[in-house]
Amino acid sequence: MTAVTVRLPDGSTKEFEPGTTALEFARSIGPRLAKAAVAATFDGQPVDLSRALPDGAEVTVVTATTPLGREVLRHSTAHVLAQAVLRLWPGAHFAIGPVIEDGFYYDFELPSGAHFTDEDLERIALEMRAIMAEDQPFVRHEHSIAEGLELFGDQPFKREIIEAVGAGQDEVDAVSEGAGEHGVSTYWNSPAFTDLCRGPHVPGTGTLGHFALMRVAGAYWRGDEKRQQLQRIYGTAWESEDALAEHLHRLEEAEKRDHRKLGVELDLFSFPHELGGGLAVWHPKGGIVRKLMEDYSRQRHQDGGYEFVFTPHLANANLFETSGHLGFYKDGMYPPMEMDNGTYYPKPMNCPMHCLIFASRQRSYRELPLRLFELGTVYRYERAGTLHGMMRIRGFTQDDSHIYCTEEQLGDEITSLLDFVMSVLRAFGFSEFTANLSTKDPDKYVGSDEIWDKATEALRQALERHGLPYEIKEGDAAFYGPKIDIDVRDAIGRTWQLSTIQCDFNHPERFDLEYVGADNARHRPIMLHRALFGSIERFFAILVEHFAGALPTWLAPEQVRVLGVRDDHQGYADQVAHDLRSLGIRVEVDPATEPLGARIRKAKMLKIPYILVVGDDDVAAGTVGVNRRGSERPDRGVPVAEFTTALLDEVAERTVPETADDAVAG
RNA sequence: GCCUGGGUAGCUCAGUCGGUAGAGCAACGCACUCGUAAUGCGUAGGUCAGGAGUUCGAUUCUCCUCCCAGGCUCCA
Repeated sequence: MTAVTVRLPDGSTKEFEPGTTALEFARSIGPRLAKAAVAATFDGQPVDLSRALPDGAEVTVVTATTPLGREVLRHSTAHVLAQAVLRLWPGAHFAIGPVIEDGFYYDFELPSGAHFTDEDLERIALEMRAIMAEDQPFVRHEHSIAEGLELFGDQPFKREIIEAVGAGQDEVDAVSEGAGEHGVSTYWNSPAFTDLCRGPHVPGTGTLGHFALMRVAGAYWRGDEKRQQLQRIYGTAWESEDALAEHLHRLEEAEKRDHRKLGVELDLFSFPHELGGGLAVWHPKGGIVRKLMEDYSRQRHQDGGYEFVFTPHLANANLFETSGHLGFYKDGMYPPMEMDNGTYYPKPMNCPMHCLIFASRQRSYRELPLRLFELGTVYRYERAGTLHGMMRIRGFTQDDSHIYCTEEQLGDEITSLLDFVMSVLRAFGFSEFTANLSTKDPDKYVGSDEIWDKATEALRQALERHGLPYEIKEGDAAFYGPKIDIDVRDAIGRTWQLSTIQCDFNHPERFDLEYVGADNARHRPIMLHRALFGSIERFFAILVEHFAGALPTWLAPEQVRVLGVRDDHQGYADQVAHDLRSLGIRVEVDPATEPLGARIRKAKMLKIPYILVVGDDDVAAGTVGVNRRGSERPDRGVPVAEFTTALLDEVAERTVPETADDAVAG
């Protein structure tokens, strides 16, 4: 037989005897590479290390520290999890076990409807370690579909996956699970355990070990609420004990930023039981932040040519019949109230009422675009299990704007809207944005194809002009028009969907909105929905988490705290505070009833941007000691005027602090 | 809504194999008067989420309800 020739990533070629495996290939490059290898790729396709090199392919070795390598580790660990569960619960059925961000899960159905408990996790982890100690090989086999069905005769979920392919259904899941049109692939670990899988896997279970089982959860089979609920176990796995520890540490850090925790610690808001689920009260410290957010928002809207409107919290059912909300979203609305002259609902959206304002008199093209803005509080019945602090709540306030414009104005209006939205988000400290453009669902839409195309193109151009990276989500638009959603990236890399700009061809129709054009004829306006923060509550929560509670000075509930070193500095401390307060600074004085160190600590824990310490030297010289949030050491002897000027400047500029952990940890 | 785990002082938690509870921090009072992340002593604070049942007796066991956490589903 002739030798096989493969290409290396650096472009060079190498010859091997036929049948040489990827692992032997790695060894030929270096023993350390071979040791670190968990899989390989042939022409970009991930494969097991035991695969023979194909002639002419480009071959790379996948190590555990790469994203693909971690996927292999996690996927292999998921198999061991399944094996352990099947050992501990004979007769259990196993479903799917994919890799997810930072980990994996596996879904099971336990015999006689049993459920996993938290204690079970420990037993399962122990069993997994035993399997890893046995260093079982992952041996790949290929079967026909019929053989696959036979092999998994007592595993209904595996059979369903295979049958889905056999029936010619387009099943992305099935492919990643190892079932394809040409047959199925399996991995055999031991006589007692074979799993359906595409692979690749590490050579043996002994390669694994740096994992943790995180939690148990219920999950619907195929993600379908109407189908049976399976028992899911989430886990994470890494290439080393250090990497695992780091991951767990990152989770802890994220927990410290949790707005619900910080909401209590910083006295921002609460969810009193007496109020009911999903309903919040804002405490004074959260309240001032909200007021500042709203003040800024109102100012920007005023500057941006918006007009302010106000609408009630309730409306007659007829209004929501007209708008279509009762038809489409009744389940998400609060139940109705019967009153003497009709049925009333708490409003789930502001748009119907804004349409009434538009329709209140005859409109001229000269008035367009008409931009209506309201901080409108809405109520939505969110299902109990979906509530999440301020992020997902039943009563919340939208910074809601509806813009009525002509078809010709659509392009410019969308572009300026996008400018406006991003500029406001930047002021709150976000700098990384991505967008999604959702296009027509061909099976469900209203309006002409022509207007859809035109609007979609206007949205796309606005994104292009802005240089905003975006993805197109085909068919993801609501039935009434295409939309842009804007995601921001926060300080620890999470993305949040915030703003949305939606075209609406339906509401103007339903409310029979018209304007008189320059041609003296009546025309239908186009309506744009635009939420910027989305929900004030949710945006506030995201801000708190983004800054880990250390809000920028302009937003901080308490901007400055003045501490006298001794009692007899109280007069001077009061004077400094009084002067700052008269300039609009939010400042408090903490009297010397406790040692200075204790009072510093208290102020630091509240993440107050500036702590001013004043003692004998300061009284004599008219200075303050400035202890700035995030700085290593205090700055002694700063003239009051100097501090004040810099502070006022920082507030006026809305300077955003560094959000890295080390900057806000203090 | 579904699955798992929870609910004990304002917060974080311990405890009660069934005999109505405890710590640290916070709060309040007194003393201390201090130069950059915890001064000392004392006081007060609980329908042990709510309701029903079993029991001589329930915070503890059982059931129901509410709420919270993590998921699933949903999110105009």
